[in-house]
Amino acid sequence: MSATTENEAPTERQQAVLDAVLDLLVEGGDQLTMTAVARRASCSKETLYKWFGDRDGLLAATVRWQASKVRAGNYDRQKLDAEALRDSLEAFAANWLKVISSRTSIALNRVAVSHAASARSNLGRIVLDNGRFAIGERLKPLLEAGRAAGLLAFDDAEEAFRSFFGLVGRDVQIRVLLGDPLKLSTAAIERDSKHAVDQFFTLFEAGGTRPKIHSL
Amino acid sequence: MSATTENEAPTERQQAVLDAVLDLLVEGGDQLTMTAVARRASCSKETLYKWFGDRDGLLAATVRWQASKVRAGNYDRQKLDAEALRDSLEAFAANWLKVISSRTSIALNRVAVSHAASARSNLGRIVLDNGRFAIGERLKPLLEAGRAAGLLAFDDAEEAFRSFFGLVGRDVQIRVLLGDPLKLSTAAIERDSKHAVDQFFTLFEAGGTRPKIHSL
DNA sequence: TTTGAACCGTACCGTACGTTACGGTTCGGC
DNA sequence: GCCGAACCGTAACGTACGGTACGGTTCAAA
Repeated sequence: MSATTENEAPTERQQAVLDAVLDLLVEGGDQLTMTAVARRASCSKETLYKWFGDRDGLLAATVRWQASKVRAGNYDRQKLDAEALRDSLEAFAANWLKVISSRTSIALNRVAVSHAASARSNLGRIVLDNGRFAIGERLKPLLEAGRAAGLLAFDDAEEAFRSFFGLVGRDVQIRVLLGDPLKLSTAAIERDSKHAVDQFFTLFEAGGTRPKIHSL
Repeated sequence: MSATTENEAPTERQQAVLDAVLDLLVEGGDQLTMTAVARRASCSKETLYKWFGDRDGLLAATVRWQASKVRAGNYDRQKLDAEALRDSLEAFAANWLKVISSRTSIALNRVAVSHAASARSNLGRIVLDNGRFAIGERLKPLLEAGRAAGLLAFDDAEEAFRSFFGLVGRDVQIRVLLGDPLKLSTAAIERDSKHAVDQFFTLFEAGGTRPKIHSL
């Protein structure tokens, strides 16, 4: 038995299995049966149970595997001027929008939400820790650096981040989770990210000389 | 057969059945079996199928029933000064936060998200239409009245509403859907609503003389 | 009083799926 | 070459649940 505890990294063969799970999940959440996974990954069900314990263990390993693929670099740079801060925030926003609107993320969030309804597994917490809270922990140091550099003004980095989160995500995540055929092109993500960062600066820029921005 | 088409209102007996569904749903999403509903509502399964067609029909009727209970009044008033606009926006925000953090709404959104994964029913669309889009259609007239009264400045009411939606909801909905034990007291909802409306005015107030607000 | 529609409770059926068991194959170590 | 571990493919098991059938009861209309 391996890959069931959250610390062990899956072997290459196990990664192939987890990618098969992701494929099936994207193709339709209800197609994810153990038999289908075994067939798609060309492995036996016995092996699945040996490696992952049970169905929930397989799902948890899949979530962690996807999270490890999506983790982007930390945007810590030496000189932080207004331009660099804006670029980093826009990069954060664009990356986040790209992730939450991807078919893989939608499928994983759906199964995690489903499991959260019956508290028999901790999939929801895993997704939260690798999504919402992970990006929070990566973004807050940047916000605090911006404050230290005299570019931003706020009392609580957590609250500032939550505002940023809301300005960027808006209604996107709930809409895609509920099946709204919302398509976010790369250009739209770029534009929405800039817009959100503009709004964020309007709310939190230190000094307050920047004119307000209303339209796209 | 009745209550299956979206226009017929459920009879009193049927409402009792739908309330039983809501109860079971809140107690744990996986407990919602047709047998459990029949037992809880003291009715026969045959009646359930006669009234609602199948399991999905029962769920759809439940969503519509809950939506009909939650619909609040429209905030259209004659004289719209800055104070009235602010009050109305805060009332909208507080009501929305209260709804999305309620156990009933969480449970219903979870089953709708689950169903959206396998496109065999339109629960997701029903929830979107009665939630996200319903509040949008109710709020946009208020925003446009505010603009007509010279209190707000924006190009697109839909975009302004989406910003409002993000500032109010932030990370609340995804967190509760994923099982985060986030508790929103009435006082917290009140405070967060005021804060969100403050931020909204900072972004969209016409004229722009208001000082920016950073802290809680 | 009769009758029939509506409904309750329960037994029943078919199926899907998680889980286990097992025979056969591959392959690295001795 | 031999052994055992790991693994594949498939069959089998148990159960949960959606959906149906049916006998018994209530009750209102004729």
